[in-house]
Amino acid sequence: MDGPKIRNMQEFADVSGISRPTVSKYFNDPNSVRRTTRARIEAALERYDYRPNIYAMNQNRRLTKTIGIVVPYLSDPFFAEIARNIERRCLGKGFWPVLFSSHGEEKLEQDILDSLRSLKPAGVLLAPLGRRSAKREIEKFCKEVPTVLFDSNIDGVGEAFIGSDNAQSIPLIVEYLCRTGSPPCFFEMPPVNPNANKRRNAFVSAMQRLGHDPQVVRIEGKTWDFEQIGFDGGLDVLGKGGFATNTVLCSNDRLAIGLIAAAYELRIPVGREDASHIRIAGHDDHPFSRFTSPPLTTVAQDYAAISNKSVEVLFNLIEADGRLGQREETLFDGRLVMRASA
Amino acid sequence: MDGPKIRNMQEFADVSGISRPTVSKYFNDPNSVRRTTRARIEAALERYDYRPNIYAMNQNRRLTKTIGIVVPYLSDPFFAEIARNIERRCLGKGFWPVLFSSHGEEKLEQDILDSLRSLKPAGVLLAPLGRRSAKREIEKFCKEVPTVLFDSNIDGVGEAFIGSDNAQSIPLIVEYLCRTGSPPCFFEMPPVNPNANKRRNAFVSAMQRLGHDPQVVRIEGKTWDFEQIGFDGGLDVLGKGGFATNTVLCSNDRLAIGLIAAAYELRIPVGREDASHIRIAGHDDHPFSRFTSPPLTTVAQDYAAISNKSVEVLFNLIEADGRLGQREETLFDGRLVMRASA
DNA sequence: GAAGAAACTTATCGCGCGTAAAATTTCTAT
DNA sequence: ATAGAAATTTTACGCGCGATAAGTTTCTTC
Repeated sequence: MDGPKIRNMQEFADVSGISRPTVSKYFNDPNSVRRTTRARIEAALERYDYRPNIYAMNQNRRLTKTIGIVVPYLSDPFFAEIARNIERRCLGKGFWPVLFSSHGEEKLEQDILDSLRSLKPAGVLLAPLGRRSAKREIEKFCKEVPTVLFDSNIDGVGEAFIGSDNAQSIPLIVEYLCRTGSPPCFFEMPPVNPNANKRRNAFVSAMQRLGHDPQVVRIEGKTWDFEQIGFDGGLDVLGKGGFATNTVLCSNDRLAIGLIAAAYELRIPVGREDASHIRIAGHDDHPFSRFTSPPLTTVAQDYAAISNKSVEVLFNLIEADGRLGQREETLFDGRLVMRASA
Repeated sequence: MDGPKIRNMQEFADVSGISRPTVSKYFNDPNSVRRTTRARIEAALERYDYRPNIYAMNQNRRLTKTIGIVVPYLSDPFFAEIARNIERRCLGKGFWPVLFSSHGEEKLEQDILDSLRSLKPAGVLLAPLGRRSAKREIEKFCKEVPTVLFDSNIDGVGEAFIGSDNAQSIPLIVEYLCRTGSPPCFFEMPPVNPNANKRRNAFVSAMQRLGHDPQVVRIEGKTWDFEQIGFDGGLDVLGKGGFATNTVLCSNDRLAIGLIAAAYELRIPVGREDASHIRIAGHDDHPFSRFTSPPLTTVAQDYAAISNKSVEVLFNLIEADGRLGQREETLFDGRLVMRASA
């Protein structure tokens, strides 16, 4: 770290004794040059701290080394954790992850896609908000930029989808609940994304298969403040005579967290220990669900598997020049997490 | 949206009937051109969807329109919410916010600062991890890039700091707790940032001022999994005879959430309603703290004020060419939030 | 040690835009 | 109407790098 400041790649090439095109090659892939020249370049790098101008690089490269990550709602630690995983893997492969959150707003999602077009990313990992209205725009985007969907599927859109298998996870917890007590009813809000619908349908068919009458309780709510919606809806339902049975399966953990808070407010005990208590279960194994009172029984989504596989498929896609042979869907199984709430 | 595709600014200038330098001026600031020419450009923009190449723009501009946002731990909804606020304000001013999370790791924080150097941002909003070891590096960074610190202060570093006034908020809740029941003891973990220390010191002096003996209980924990640390530590302390008094003030809400879960596990009732119960209070008004059982009494940090002021100061800094006259510290008051836990 | 392959150097172009200076047009105020 | 200010156009250059082609050096292989 001494000597005069290096202003551009030519100057750095001069002080390292290597020609500029070779230095350029090195920065695009250190293994593409001979070992001895690589050593000379890296020796120079230790004396002069030069870094190529990323804007000049990206202007001329066909493809940048940027990976766009779009999640629907970053204040939900579930997505924050997945984003963290994905970021780490991208960095490990020498790419630049750039994280965006739609914050539950379709307009923002649209703006993000527009921004991403300008960024000319090598690929995009997109967990869409999932309302149907945006389908056409997202489809158009996916045709321009190599994109892998995760968490929330849109049929036929994007080159691949990675998520959880609601058709496996919901029957899993339904059967558990039926075996350990009264059959559950299903507590849901209007679907902000397709998973919610799939979960309800999976609930209905699982209950029918087990010979029970599927009861669905839907509450109001249009935002992504799921805890608040679960709380308000819970106060309402529990105040008006409660659920059909003493077991409630919520369409996700955040709703369940709100429902538990509502039950507490109304002095209705929650848990599996006493038959007079109401049992509450969720879905996702949200980072906070082990700290509710009582801790929440739920089905864990395999965070790590979903994020790993998403990145893996995206990089296959990038290496295949942006087009896979056919659309690939990968669904991971949920894992039953038995805690005290149900 | 018709006509041939526009490939660059020259082509767009041609079809809009304006010279390229003027078009360039328009994109840098639409108000810098005459209203009539602005109208002509925007008319052309509706027919041909052209957008300037951001890489070419940023390569030549002295300053980009990028704003870096760095938070220590994005899986904490507290920071996710602040980031959301900041992003929105930056977008409103025509800048590009780019969000980074250190994920609690100093090495990652360092890498992020290096990346930010390459991005040549107009300014950076940085909530540092706060361990002393990184001080020198951050100080160096702040001298190169206009930076405003928030949430966690580092004395003398950066052009400004915006955060909460622990010296106001802690006495506030201490006095409330003393007036409504037995004086609190303080539940803390080893400080991952300066706020933790400030809060403990504020607790000690507030208690002394009120004529009580300040009891501090410190538990182990080096990560950012505060809930888990609070839970494990809570099990340990409560299992070994409990706290000195029946009132516990936690150094932050996430720790309190873990402690409440530990109390539940041990069948120790929590709340203010019965003198035999343990009272638990937190600090921050974390997004989830209203959904604990019982809901958490705490001191709210003014999210909105902190993020608004941070952005405001940063833009002042940018307009002042990166240097303010002197370092500016803004501390916002906390607001007592009385819920059922204490 | 010779021949061929692989890696490097030299020279040159292009990318899409910012920026500056000078010449020209358009606006504003009296 | 006219002078002066303000905005725009013209012209020209520069930014830092990717990419390519042709010539040169270095390595590999037998």
